[in-house]
Amino acid sequence: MNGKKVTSITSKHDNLTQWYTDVCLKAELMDYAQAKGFIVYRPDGYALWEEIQNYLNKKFKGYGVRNVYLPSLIPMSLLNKEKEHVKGFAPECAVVTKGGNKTLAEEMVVRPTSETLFCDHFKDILHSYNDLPIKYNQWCSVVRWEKTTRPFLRGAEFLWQEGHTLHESEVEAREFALTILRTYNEMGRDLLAIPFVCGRKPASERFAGAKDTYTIEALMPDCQALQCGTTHYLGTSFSEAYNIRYSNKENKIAYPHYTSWGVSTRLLGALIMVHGDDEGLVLPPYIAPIQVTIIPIRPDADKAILDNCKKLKSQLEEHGIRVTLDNSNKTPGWKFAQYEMKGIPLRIELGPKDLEKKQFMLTRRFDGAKIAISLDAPVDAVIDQLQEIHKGMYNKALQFLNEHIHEVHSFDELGEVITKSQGFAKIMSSNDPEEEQKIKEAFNATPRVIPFDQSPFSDTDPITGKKAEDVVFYARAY
RNA sequence: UGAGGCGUGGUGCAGCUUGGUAGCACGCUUGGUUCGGGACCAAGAGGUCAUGGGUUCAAAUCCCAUCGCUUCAACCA
Repeated sequence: MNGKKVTSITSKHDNLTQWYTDVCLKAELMDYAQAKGFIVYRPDGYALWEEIQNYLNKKFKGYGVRNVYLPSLIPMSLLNKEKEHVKGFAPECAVVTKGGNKTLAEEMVVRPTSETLFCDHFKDILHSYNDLPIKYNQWCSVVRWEKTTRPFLRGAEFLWQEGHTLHESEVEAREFALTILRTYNEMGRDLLAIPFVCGRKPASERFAGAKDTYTIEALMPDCQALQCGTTHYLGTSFSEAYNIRYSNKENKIAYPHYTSWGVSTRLLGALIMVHGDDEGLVLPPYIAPIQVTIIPIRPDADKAILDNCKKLKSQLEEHGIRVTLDNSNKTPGWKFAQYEMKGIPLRIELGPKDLEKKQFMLTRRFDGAKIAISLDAPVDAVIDQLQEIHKGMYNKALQFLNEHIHEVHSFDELGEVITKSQGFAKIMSSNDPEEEQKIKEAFNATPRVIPFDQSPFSDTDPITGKKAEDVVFYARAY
């Protein structure tokens, strides 16, 4: 330490917002672009998105979902057909009014979501019940003209996947929307090491035009909730509005049941927030594009040092572990700090002292633990450590979540949880719109989720005095 | 949309009050010495000071306008 740090970041505890921005920039995940609200996804950031894509593509294909790509522009008249939907999205649409230097006869909207385009296509390709179900997904970007933007968490343009499916029955459609939600939840558990609260959205928070919206909600370190993914059962209203019809088994005209679902690069925001620390990014092992970095110490002292590093690298690679070897002439200290900033889960050091003992040093980014490993059997040790770290990170996040869910029995108790940033306030609710409004005005909190795991603890809503319908989680949200 | 902060080599900043034609640190390049927690020496490259207009013999500096970025509050993945 001599005050010549290449980079330095704000403390996470002192100022979460500044810390977050610092990490995004300095871990080289993104950069700001010229246009307001737009960002450059840099290789280390995009690689995280690619890991998410790999994970989900595999799962989706297992469900018979096929990838497609539809245009990025939507004619205004097409968007306007489903009135609830357009009402929800119109305020944040970017609109193209000119083509070349000619004013367009009809304005085009840059897609904020693609239900309308899918509908327009579905009406052409669906004829018979034999064509169902139709399960499509597209990886693309969407544009929403946000006023206030933050890297990954809220941008004018973001990357996502949007799935669109048609089914014969409501039961099948809802089932499928829930299957996808479960898949998102498992991705949190197995890839991102982020625990989610799974459930339904209350009516006021549903997707524009949806009959039901299912959600995965995460809790950030400042105790604000972050909606990380949603799946929607849209009923037949889109089918009817866009005239998607087919002949059923009885040779009658029928409208298919529609689902749509998506996760976005916002997940990267969650990943950074949940796991990061004052040294920078901390990546869970299975999403980390680089899982292990090998740093030779004094490679000039003995040729065997570098040879062993190279051997180690290929041994690990043979077992599918993602490894880099940094033999640049930066000093070890610089490399340590750099790879900590970038969140790489494991660091291997190998120098003269290790060579003597036929070992190498393994350091865990997650908790700083340092272990000496024999050069005779490196692979199992590394695999074990990756697994250990993943478990450790998930459990830590889970513990944080569980410690920040508070059962409340009155308006004031709810307010206390919210205003003191204690997390989710769990209340027995009658789902009354006026009650929601009152809470929102008083505490700036909204009902985030009606969890699937209900376990009611009272029969009445303590605020309205009416019969309680659901356990509802309130929180402030991003 | 409301309130603040900021625009000067790649990055972070100083210079502006009191106008005289741009400087520091880090980074980058080359060579050498180094290497177990952000190394050092030497020599280099790199900026029409966000944009437009105005005042002036002279503007990074003063005046007007515009644009952008960013932070905090209200809405959406």
